[in-house]
Amino acid sequence: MDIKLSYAEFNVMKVLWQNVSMKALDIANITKEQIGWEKNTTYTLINRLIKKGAIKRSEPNFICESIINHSEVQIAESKSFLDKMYNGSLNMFVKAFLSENELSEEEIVELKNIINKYK
Amino acid sequence: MDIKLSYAEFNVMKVLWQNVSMKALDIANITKEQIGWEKNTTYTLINRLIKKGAIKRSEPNFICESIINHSEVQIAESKSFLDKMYNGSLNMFVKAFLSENELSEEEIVELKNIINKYK
DNA sequence: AAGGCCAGACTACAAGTGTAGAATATTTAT
DNA sequence: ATAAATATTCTACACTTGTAGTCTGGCCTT
Repeated sequence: MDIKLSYAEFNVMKVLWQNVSMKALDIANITKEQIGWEKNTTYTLINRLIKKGAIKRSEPNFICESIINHSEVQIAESKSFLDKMYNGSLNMFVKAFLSENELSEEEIVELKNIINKYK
Repeated sequence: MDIKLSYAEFNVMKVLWQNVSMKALDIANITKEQIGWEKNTTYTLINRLIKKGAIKRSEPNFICESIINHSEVQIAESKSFLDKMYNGSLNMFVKAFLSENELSEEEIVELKNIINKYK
């Protein structure tokens, strides 16, 4: 995952990741409703994403399809986030996060379960 | 923590966070060695950080002191990272991360200990 | 067929970023 | 005190990002 997505571009991808493919116009309508963007803003972003190789366009009707994988992006971003902020250490991050944010009891239980799968 | 740090600015802050205060020139020498920046690059960044209110300058000798707290920045960045990538859910993040990255046995133990402090 | 409406293309533009050269001020060595 | 060296300031510049406005070519309506 060598592609860098800006914040605004990311928002477009998020919409697209909910579906297999979408018409540009439909994406624009959703972002307009959810974020308040003018349609042209979305079109601009979509075109930048096409140029970056994150979206593949097909005709007719300006069909957009993501050609980068959501979970791959998540993993890559996670890795660089941890590197940048916590020297790559998941544990440091979890520790710091928990000391500042209160999880619900269910969440704690769930978290324990997640981790207990590993040993 | 309303200040936004760019990636390059962040690198400067990282150096500064290792010390209580440093001369601009010393920061420049470290970034030159560690990142390969020309000294002027560092000076530019330092000045932008001063303008942003992240660094306080005092005289003589261009002494820099961070006026934003490292862990506050970490917390804020963590929050927005989780929001952006995992809908704000620590658990989703940890789950995804562990499924892709292998922690050592000690790290797993440590992680369990961290979490067992909460219930 | 002529006019209106709208999807999409083209253009714009200020702010922020990465990166540093050129110019100047200041300190140090002779 | 001068010159050499070096610390700081000033200026630059292309690229990215957020955010749209304006223009145009077709389809839709009458």
